[in-house]
Amino acid sequence: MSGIDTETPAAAVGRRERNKAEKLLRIKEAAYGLFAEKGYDQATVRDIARRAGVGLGTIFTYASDKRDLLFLIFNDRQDELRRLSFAGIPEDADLLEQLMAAFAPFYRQFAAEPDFTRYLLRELTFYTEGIQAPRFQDGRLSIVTRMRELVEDAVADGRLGTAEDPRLVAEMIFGLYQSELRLWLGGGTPSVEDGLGRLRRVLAILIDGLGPAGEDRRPLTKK
Amino acid sequence: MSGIDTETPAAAVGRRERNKAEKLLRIKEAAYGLFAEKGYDQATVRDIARRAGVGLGTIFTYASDKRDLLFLIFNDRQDELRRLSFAGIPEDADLLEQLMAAFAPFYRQFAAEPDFTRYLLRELTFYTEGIQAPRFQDGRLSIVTRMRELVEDAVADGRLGTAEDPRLVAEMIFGLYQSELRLWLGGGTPSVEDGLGRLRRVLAILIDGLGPAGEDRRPLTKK
DNA sequence: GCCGATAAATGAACATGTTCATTTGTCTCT
DNA sequence: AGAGACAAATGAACATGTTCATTTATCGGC
Repeated sequence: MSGIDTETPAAAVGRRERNKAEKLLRIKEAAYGLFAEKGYDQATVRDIARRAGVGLGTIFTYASDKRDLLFLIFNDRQDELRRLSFAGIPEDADLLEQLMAAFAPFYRQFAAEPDFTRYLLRELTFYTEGIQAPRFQDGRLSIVTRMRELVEDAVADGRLGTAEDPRLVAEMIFGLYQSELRLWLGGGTPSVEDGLGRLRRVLAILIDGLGPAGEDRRPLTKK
Repeated sequence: MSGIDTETPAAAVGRRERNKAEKLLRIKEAAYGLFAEKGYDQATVRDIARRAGVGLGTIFTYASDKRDLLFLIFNDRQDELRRLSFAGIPEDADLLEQLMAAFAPFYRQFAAEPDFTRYLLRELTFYTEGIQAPRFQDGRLSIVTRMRELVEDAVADGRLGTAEDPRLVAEMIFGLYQSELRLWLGGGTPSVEDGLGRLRRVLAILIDGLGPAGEDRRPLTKK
């Protein structure tokens, strides 16, 4: 064939790049489909390669291992999800309302595919290697950073009175969120309403504290 | 051989039971040794079987899968560790001091074998099947229950003024502990002092709360 | 002490993640 | 257009967790 291919914008980039992009897309779609249909453990890499129409070894030029396929898929929607989350945070509300607005989109997304999320959380613990690892670190980091900013802002304009390290507080918030997520997904079919209800109570307790008895709420603890 | 074996107390039980107990012990020792030497992923089940002096298939009559070996080992020391932890909780101290006393033995133990603990935490997430699973559920449950009792006692004798569900508070404490553990073990070589220091700050914040600005510490949140 | 029944042990066979030497395709320079 | 250089694709080969039909050991009853 000597046909000139200038009709698509994608033709601007070389054939090599385009092929790579197409293959990556096919692999991601095949992997997501099979993970959803059969579960992470049941879906074999050979299945995924066959459905994607590539050789077995090709998979491992796009993902460092099977686990990485999970992250490859998740990163795409996680970017979008983070954008949605951050965009939904109200400017002038209580910290609690801001946090709830930030976490709600995650709960909604996770409730739609609980199995997938369970695999993800399982494989995510102590994951530090692989092609996708840096983006993941970035993801977690950017959420914790956003939480820290919310705390800092709340302290700055007087809605919150803590003198604690905002970074530490942000990590507590994220830790409680993750812990709640695990409990929520640990049971049967998780309901968004129940999950967010519990998260709200937990975050409210964090903000209010447990406090000493009686009317005089002096800090119990020494600095 | 027609020798009569009545010298050991163990001879009271049948040969079958004794053989099983001995093999289980050998398997646990071999598995622990190899996990410690080569790491969980590197140690193969064949290695373990060889060192324990049993056939490959035999391993799987004592553990439902490789992961179960990890729990088999951990359960033994976890029982002892829980006893140590609970025994060390001072009767009449602040809740914070009680919690710190309860968690300290765990940190000390985990710092002694960080790799092993990392594997454990990694494999533990959403683990609901296998021979050892029920004991694990019991373990987590009994720790959370003890935390709940501590909270209830503190409220009952006026050291703490919260009206929140003690069970929920106990789960928050445990969640923060787990989150801290993950951060602590996530870095390089974890120091007990640093880990416990951060945990203390985190639990202090939980007890004090973040609170509104100024002197009047009224709850920000509605019930 | 012998015998059927039952539990335990075993390793060959299998399934599947991963590696890597080889092949195939694309690009660049002339 | 052709050649050489480089990147990408590939599947056979390997490593290792797991299953299971077969073999071996132990038990209770006679």
